[in-house]
Amino acid sequence: MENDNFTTLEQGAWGGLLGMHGRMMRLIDADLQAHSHISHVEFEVLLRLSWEADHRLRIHDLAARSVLTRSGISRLVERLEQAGLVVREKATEDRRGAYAVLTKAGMTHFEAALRQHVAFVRRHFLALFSEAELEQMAVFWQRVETGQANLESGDNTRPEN
Amino acid sequence: MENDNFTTLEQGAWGGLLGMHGRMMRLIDADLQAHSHISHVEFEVLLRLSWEADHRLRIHDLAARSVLTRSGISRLVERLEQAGLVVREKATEDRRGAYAVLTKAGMTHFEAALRQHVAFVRRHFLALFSEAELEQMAVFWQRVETGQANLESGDNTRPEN
DNA sequence: TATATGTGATTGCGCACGCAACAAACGCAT
DNA sequence: ATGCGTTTGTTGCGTGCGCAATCACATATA
Repeated sequence: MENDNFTTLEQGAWGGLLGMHGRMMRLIDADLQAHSHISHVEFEVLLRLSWEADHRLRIHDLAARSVLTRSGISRLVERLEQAGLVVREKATEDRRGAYAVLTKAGMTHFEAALRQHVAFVRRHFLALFSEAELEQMAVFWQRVETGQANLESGDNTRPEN
Repeated sequence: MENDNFTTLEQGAWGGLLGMHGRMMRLIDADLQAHSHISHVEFEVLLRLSWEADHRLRIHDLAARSVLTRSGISRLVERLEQAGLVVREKATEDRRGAYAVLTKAGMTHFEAALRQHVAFVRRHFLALFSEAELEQMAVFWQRVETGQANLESGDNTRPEN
């Protein structure tokens, strides 16, 4: 009755993914903490801010793109503010809102963190794959995001749940 | 100077992986909570126990295979014990140690959770890929685990950090 | 045997986070 | 303008977890 459990193949793909992700996260957190004294989520927030032309983003937008909720982002921004990496600014066009804005010091700190982080991820993950393989991976994740199965993959019970 | 940042390709592969993993985790946690009233880590611990012939495992071994530390596992097992799904038993061969042992009720509860969970992961992830693709994924994660790069993938700076 | 050093599990403390309640402000209808 | 539902950010409370100290026991060395 192996219909009730993962097959070996599924174990390799899904279980392997979970295990690999867990190990990578531990490594990355440790590296980020050691070199830049920030967590992975904090790094990601700085990354999103650096992507903006004016280096500013609403708390709500940060939450929408991150793994955290608004309350989490609110407190995270508070920490970054205490560290001097960002400042809060009230939005003038919508007086409920607040922006998180990268400071000069924050940008400098982030750029160093980014260099180290990119090198780290390349060394421990990206360097292990060819360009074609990376391309294929991107296609995989895209497929999960859209929920669209590949061509003819047999038993596609339609997602209803 | 895109040497300092991820390329579009790397973004697709690595960033896509992170995003996909985050979304899947949220979905799985919600599903597991709704149907079985347990978290994903708790489920994983029950899974490891169910794999053992005698349905028992040392706290230390559970911690080694899970994402949690010993203290985390210790408290998690305490919760599962309060829920009646496992019991603690002191090890006789090493009187420092303690086993977590699946109860009958725990096994029953877990089997139902497993069926639901497997179906859920199949529907939202595994069903989107062909067998060959799942096979390849497994190979990918294996590669990351061993740190061995693929054949000729160019700029392999050796992991020293 | 006596002592030192190491290991397994638990626990006090602190931290990051989600949930839900809240206040402020928005937008829309009347 | 007034009222009402909605949205934004913050905050009190509870929870799950890591770190490090601790206890009980094991193993090694003398």
